[in-house]
Amino acid sequence: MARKLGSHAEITGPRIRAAAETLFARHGFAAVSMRQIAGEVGVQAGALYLYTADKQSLLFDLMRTHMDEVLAGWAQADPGGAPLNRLEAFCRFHIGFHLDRPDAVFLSYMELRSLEPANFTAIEALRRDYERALEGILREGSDAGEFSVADTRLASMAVIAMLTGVNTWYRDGGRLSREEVAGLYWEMARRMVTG
Amino acid sequence: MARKLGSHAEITGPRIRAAAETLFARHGFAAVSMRQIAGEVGVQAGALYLYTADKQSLLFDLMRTHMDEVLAGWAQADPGGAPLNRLEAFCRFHIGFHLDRPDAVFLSYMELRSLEPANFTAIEALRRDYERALEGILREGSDAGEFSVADTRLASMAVIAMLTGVNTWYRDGGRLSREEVAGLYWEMARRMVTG
DNA sequence: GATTGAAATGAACGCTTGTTCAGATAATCT
DNA sequence: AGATTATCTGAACAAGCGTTCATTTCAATC
Repeated sequence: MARKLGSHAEITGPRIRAAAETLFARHGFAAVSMRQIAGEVGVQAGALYLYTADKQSLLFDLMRTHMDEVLAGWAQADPGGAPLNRLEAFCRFHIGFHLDRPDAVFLSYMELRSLEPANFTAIEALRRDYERALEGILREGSDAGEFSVADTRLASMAVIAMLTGVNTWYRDGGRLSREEVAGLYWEMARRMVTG
Repeated sequence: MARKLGSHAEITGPRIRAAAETLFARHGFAAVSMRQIAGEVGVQAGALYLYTADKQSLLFDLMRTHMDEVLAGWAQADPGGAPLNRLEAFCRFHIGFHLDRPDAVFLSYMELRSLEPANFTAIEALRRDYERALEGILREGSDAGEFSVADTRLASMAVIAMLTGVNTWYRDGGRLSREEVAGLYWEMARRMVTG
């Protein structure tokens, strides 16, 4: 049930989440204080508690929102059809989506350990759903005889790790464009799953 | 220049580093207090400062030691010879070495942001050396016409990310043994770099 | 212009932080 | 045994932590 909102609330809430996401990603959850986040928004620390129950909930909200967006994003980008086409779409989607959200990605991979057990379980389940989306493609292609993968679970983990790794080194304005990078990674993924 | 050491020192120093490595990896650098580390060792917080200048130096020591060991480990494991043999050795070495040191690996990948600028630069340089070791193999194989890689730098980043990803899901006693996992990953890496 | 109620303040709470250091302890050396 | 020196304790320091709450601010409504 939504709290009643005045004129500022619709602005301040998102600004808090944006500041928290940036600071948590840059310095780590434990290293960032509520006062720092408030300072970034231009508000006193006490005001944050009009928008979040506590610091832990702020982190969990960011991570759950991110995972929901990843899943919704792929659901929309999935072209269906031939496994090889779907795999190409997955590679291009994953790289593009993740390069658009470096802070959220970093946060969601790095701060799992900062989540309370119940929250950890929830995020882990969403991540697993995403991994299974890729594994489904590999299995489909494998069953159809179009792919040659010895172990679909292992191959899906390998492909996701490879694709996510782009975030650690890619910088806009560098040697290669996003499209070039996505194309080269798709080619490597294609080789991995075809004889 | 080494400090003179009494009979306890040779024991307590390593115990502090071991406790710090475990705790930093599990909870994050900022989330772990000097008192927690001391408690794990069975000593008061003040005693830690006989072995480390400060908390930051403790982290840096752990990360530099790990990176030194990675580089020394590969220097020893590198068989030389044919690029394809060297690549197989690299894949098997990387997975085995990293699975033996999950805490040090996690720490060295996750806590770069907790390093002061000068320390960050030093660790980053060591990591870059390791990446270049792999890139050298890919370039050698590419020049010899045995590999087909469009971009050796990008391919080396992709292979390393893929291999390192094993640490996020592998558990001893699971469905696959370390050797099986290493073999399957090597096969995927082989496909990535050969037509 | 008065009333309302959400939004934000700013001080306070008890607690923890990294680090220092005078003093106690214990092992080694002469 | 006495002197020396490495090792460790335990208290203290100033600063910062997450969170709460009575009070103030201020824009929208009547």
